[in-house]
Amino acid sequence: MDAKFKAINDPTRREILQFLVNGPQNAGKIADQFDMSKPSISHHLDLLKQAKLIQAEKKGQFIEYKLDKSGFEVIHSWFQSFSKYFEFPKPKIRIEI
Amino acid sequence: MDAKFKAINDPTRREILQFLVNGPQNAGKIADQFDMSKPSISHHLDLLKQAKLIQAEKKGQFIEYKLDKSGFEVIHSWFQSFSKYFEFPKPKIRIEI
DNA sequence: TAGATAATTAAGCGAAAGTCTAAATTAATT
DNA sequence: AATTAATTTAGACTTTCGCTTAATTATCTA
Repeated sequence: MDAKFKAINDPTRREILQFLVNGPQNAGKIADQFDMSKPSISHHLDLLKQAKLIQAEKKGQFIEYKLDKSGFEVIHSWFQSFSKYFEFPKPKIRIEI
Repeated sequence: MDAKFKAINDPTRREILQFLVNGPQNAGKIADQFDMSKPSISHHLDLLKQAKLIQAEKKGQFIEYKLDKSGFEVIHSWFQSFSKYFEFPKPKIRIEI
């Protein structure tokens, strides 16, 4: 739990997560998005991985990263525990007649 | 944005939020829940207030704190931006016939 | 197998965060 | 007006965080 909140606390790590919404990418392509050294990005990726917010898969010379649903669900359920207190905007639904 | 993620990063502050789900409480009552000095709790309350996750209202000698919907909604919408990638458990609905 | 490429690990440093005690502020009580 | 209670502010200490450069591991290619 702590690891997840720690992970999403950093703005660079949040940007990495947003970037991965577009699909999996290898570490180098992720690093290219940021004006920051590769070791720093590597460290951020490690923290995100520990938090189970991303998954790593080695593909030859490259390591591909993608979002990990499991970690997001844990945060989501923490968040839901406040719904007793106030409702959040619901997704809109449409019913066909 | 940063202030909100920072606020929910700390375990004590998350416990404070959970405690306030049961309803508003004054600073002293909140502090009683924790094995920590009152100044420390006061500092945590301040950070939560800056993040607009709680609101403070002075009531005579006491200061009453309660959850602030506005801050939660901002975090919630950040969270929703990942729904492109994967669906989160939807609230169940029931349709009367 | 030598050399280049992808990525991580290691070491070190300055800034930020969390905690405490002590002092100050504000409000109610007598 | 003095006293007590509730809470915050101030200052100091220790730990954690995020960043950099340098070194290391693993893989690919000529």
